Amino acid sequence: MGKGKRTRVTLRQVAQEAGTSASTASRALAGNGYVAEAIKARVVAAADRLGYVPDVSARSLKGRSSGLVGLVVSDLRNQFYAALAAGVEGSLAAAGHQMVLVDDHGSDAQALEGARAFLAMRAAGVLLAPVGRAATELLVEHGTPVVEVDRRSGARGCDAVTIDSERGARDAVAHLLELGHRRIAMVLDETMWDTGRNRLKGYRAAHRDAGVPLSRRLVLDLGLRPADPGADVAAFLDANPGVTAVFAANNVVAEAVWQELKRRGSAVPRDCSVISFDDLGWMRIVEPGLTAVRQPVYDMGRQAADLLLARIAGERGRAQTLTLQPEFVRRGSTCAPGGTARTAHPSPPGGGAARGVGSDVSA
Amino acid sequence: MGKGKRTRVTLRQVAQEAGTSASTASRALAGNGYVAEAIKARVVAAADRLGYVPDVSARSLKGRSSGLVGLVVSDLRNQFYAALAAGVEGSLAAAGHQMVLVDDHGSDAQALEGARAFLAMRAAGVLLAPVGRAATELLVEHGTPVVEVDRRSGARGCDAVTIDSERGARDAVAHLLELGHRRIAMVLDETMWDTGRNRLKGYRAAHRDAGVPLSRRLVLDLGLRPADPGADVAAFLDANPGVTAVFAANNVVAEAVWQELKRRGSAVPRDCSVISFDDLGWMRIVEPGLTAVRQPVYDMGRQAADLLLARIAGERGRAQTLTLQPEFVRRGSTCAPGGTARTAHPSPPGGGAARGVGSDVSA
DNA sequence: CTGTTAGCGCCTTCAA
DNA sequence: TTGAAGGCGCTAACAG
Repeated sequence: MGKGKRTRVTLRQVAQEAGTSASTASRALAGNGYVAEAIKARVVAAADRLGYVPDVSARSLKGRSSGLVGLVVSDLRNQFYAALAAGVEGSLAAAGHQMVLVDDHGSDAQALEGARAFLAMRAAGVLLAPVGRAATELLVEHGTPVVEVDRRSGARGCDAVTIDSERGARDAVAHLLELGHRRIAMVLDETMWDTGRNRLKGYRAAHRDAGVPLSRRLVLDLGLRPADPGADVAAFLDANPGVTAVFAANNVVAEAVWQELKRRGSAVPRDCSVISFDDLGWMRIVEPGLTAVRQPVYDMGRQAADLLLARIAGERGRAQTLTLQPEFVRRGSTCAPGGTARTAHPSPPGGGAARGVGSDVSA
Repeated sequence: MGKGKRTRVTLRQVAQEAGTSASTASRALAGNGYVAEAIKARVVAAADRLGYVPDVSARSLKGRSSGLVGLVVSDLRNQFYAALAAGVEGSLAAAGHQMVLVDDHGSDAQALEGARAFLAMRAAGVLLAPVGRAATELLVEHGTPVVEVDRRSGARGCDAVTIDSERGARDAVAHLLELGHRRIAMVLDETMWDTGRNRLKGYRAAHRDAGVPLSRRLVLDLGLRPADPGADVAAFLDANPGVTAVFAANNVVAEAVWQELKRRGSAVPRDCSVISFDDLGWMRIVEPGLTAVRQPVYDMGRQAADLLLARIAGERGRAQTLTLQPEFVRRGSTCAPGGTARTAHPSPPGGGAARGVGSDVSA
């Protein structure tokens, strides 16, 4: 530290400064092999004095990989993915790894580009919320450990951590059915990923369980990045005046639904009950609070990273899928149709009843 | 593509497959130097066939730096930082760079650790929301281009992109004063960074401008990561019953204030007006909508990244500070004290009056 | 315990 | 237009 340097300090220079050879200096700094205490101290002091920073490029050129771990998400501005990334980062940082973050904006091509970049940088491993199987397959083929998060692409040879979408959706819709709703709409923005598909499955399963007939008309798929989701929801509600409750498949959809209901002056839950899959901060803040299926997002990130770290550390064995259970949180946005026999408290401070907490492993 | 490979494909292997030398293959793939078209095609085909991926470690060992760019933020779960990161990523990805994201959790030590990691990976440049000057100084000293975002540490030798906190705060508080408020509280969670400090300055300046006396009692500093911000706000409000308006210094504080007001049954804005510095999605969703100082966060990330890219590309010249102007958005959470002469519409769909849009550069 | 030797994969002179 | 040679910074053998 002191004078600004133009040339990076190399190990050789440190060794010279300490009056020893490069290999000894290497051993002293890395802590491998035998080095006399005295020399070691001299080397460390010299490194310190010169502001030495080891070059990971050189290091990973020798060894196997850089310490970098890639993460691909579909929309960093979506709190869901931000929380996921935060969880991943926390776990990786604790293990001394760096996280390279790529936003694929839901595009298969961009995910693949990201994967290629990870390959090029010899990433130690990659976590991704898949948008297709190409990226995963490319990485696996090259021997890079991969853990899929949130969704599964169907590619083989990688671990995964997901949330039980079907169960979460089934519980939510069952709640509405129990309250007496018979015309329950489901709004989603994609069915090409297993998250959307499984939530739809859960919606259907709940109906079957209750012996309530299904109608295709009650399912609205906005598609990813709808131009004007509010308008689509509006048109849908106009076309289906009998709807007394809406199940929104994720936080983005939930926001669109909520805003449209507010815009048209519908009273929630009296005129229409609402449940969101995914529980964000604002859902606790609005009045009434939104009944929601909470996903342990941050934790999912952490656990996925841990799984990956284990693979990086050399753990063998079959690919595992960790399925996390969501938690049903009842707030004020759901009640019996027409507002009769309202059992929900307006907005309980603490949240609501927990259900299905925990997680289980399946091969 | 095809058979899973255990050993990474090297340039030499590609060359061999194409029946040429490594140097020629290098030129063919990199596009440097002269290569016969026929040979070039053969090499490209071979590379493709073998699934060749260049090794950036080797490449950056030769050259100067890896194509990696570091970003340090203080809390990825905070939507503000997530949006910032998204902006940065967008710009970097477009330029073919990868973003390495580090969350320092507001800790100087962790930021420094991140900086060291960036140095070790020979990052092409680094963007950071500084928590101290140590990280910036270390990087600058080693010749790594740095752009500070959102805040400035005071370290020299780096560019910066910030938002005019003082002006944003002054405008907001002036609005409250114009409405007739005289006991306006300001709640913040830090004054060690220039964001908090400057917002406080703006708060004071507005009072001075209006000739309204200031009282230290009206400023509540919760401190970063308060154990129970709600309780602190509650105690503060109890101790200052005369307060008719609250100016919250950022989205975290705004949420705490909002929740506490709701908890105690205060009617906003009749009993208490509220303004937030930083405009998040939920502030548009709640009833009434929150009057807010909107920051062009995503854009700040983009612009900061662009500035850094220019430096990486070799742009010389003095360090620049780009100051972005916030936009005052009036919604329903502000009115005259006591709810008299209420001029605000309950919750205008589009937002409110814009003010101070644009940006300017200063050396 | 320490120094010498030999590359990791790539790119960049330099000759041919 | 192409190939051979050398070296980026580091570390893992191998002597000494």
